Amino acid sequence: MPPTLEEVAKLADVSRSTVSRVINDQPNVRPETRARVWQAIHKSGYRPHAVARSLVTNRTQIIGMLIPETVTTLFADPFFPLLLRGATEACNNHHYQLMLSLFTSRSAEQDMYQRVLGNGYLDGAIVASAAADDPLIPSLLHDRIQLVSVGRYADDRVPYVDVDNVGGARMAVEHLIRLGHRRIGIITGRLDMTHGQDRLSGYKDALQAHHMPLDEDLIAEGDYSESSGMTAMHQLLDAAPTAAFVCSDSMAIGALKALHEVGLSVPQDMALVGFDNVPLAAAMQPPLTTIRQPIERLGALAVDVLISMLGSPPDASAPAQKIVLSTELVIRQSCGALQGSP
Amino acid sequence: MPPTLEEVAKLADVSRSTVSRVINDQPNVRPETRARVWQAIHKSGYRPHAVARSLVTNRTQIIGMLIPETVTTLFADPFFPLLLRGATEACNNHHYQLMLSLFTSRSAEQDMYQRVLGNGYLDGAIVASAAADDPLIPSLLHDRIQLVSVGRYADDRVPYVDVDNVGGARMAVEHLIRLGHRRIGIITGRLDMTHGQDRLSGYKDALQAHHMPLDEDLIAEGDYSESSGMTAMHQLLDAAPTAAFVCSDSMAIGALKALHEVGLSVPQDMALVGFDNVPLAAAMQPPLTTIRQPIERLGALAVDVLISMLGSPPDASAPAQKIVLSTELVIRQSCGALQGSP
DNA sequence: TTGTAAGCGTTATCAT
DNA sequence: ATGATAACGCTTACAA
Repeated sequence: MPPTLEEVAKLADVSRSTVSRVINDQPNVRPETRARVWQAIHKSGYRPHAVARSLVTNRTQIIGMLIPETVTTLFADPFFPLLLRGATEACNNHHYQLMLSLFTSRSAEQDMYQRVLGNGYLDGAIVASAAADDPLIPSLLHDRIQLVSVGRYADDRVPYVDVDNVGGARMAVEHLIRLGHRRIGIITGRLDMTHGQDRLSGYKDALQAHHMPLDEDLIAEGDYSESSGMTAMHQLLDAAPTAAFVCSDSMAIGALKALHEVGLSVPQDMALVGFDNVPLAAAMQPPLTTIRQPIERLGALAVDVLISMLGSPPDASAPAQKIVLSTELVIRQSCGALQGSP
Repeated sequence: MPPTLEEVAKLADVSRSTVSRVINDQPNVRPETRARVWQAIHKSGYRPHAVARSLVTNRTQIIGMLIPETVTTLFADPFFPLLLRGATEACNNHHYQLMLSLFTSRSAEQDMYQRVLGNGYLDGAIVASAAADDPLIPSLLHDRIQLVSVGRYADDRVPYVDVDNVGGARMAVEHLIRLGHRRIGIITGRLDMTHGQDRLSGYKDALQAHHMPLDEDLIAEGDYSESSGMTAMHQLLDAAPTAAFVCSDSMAIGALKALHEVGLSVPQDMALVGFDNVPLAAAMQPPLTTIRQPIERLGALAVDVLISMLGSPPDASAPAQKIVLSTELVIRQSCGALQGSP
């Protein structure tokens, strides 16, 4: 049995309250007493019991990372690992803990929700990559659980952190335009997720800004998976583009395979730009031009924002915080800009 | 304020105890009463307060996943994501939660330890990939915290789950031997980690089993990183091997680059076998022959073992459980076995 | 400055 | 079968 406050108190010959004050660095304790108490604490090896403390303070110092993992592919690329890394790092800094919840099905999600949300174990939650029709965020909102979404979320009450998908996509497409392309296709991501929608918007923005027509035949829908990239590229070929912006690197790999199949080469016959900058992108043949996102910072930021919210009253009618991090174009060989380079 | 037991009791016109019995599915409640209580529970939207419950049961249903992440590269490959996936999945099944702790430095580790271990928030812990000299496991042992190590651990009191690194390595090397190679080099992993040691053992075992001499010049030490693979391959070339077993796919990529640098081609001039089967392995040129490990199952198993331990008294003098999962050889082009294939 | 005592929301023991 | 009541280990008025 680990020592309790009571025992430390006895050891230092003071009351529980005094020990509590010392442990919590509160004022109004005579330095001499304080010293004596610290001695007793060390001697006994006392560690405050977090659960007991939580019961009275109504705070656990734990935040949940909720990941509705409907898309399995999302875990194959390094998005979540990096997000988790950033988030845990930030948690460490704030002396919070991170509770990880993945659910592969709606029923598992319900299950989880019942078990960990609204039962007092979490001070708040971060929701990563929820589809627009996922009931998770509405539920959290309804139960008044503090949350931050990773990825733009349409409901105005929901604070979020996101990367600039629109800007990134636009950058990618404008790069292709700059290289002289006039028929530029797009293989979109999942259009039921905001990042999928936003990247498509960026594509349209770029075309519009350069007074280029929007041809629906140049738009093929994918779901981020390699195989969907392959299918979409085959579809796109009918519209004879000279370049394509592919909304994820995984899909770009699929697209590349599709091109190989029909004997087209990159970037000569078709220029390609991806999105994500996964490690594989640099190792491909040809290396993939793509958009880099600051995912680790995104995870850390989500935690920072959430914790800052926990500090102030939840019902502040101030608008929800929205933070967007900028992305970066990484130029490699697949777009044809560096054809001379190795 | 969410409703408490007391309020539900009032609503159902029974005592707290009865409601508690109903919520916990205990016997000795008249069916009629039970029904009435359930009604009150639903009507009030009552959810048991996990923290209060934990205070008295002394169990949180939370287990910690502790990852001393000294090697940053470990997070770039999909080892941890898959491990986490398996672990969370198992947690879901057992109605446990997973608390994730990564620490990038010893001091962060200490910090974390003070904050989350031995303060009652964790029922047990899973330690992933601790270096042999990491103080984490000894500390846990000292504090009598139930733990399972992911990866073999020398101390006999520590239960672990692991993949068969020795067997996998042996399989890899024997495959090369079978293909006719007689001078086979090895690029090892970190030799301060058991998986690094074990893969080296497997290499030696294979040579011995085939009565082949052990040449120290054919052993180059790496640290799993791509760059170390490159360096190690350059070093190995002095000993003129015709094949090499590389203890991680990342290093195999580095090794491949090194070979390209000096104008050697794979598998013609040098056969290569990796370890891990990361997604990149299949996409390389040539595709990498490698050893597949069941990482997701490993994570799930760690949770299963830990939770089974939590059920029975901790001081059982029974030997610690040790489970080793077998690995699998994935044959692709880099070893030369499939030179005819595309 | 320090101590006393009343909770926090459960479970568990013991009567009834 | 059900209800009082005492823990669990802590924080926090309020008193002294």
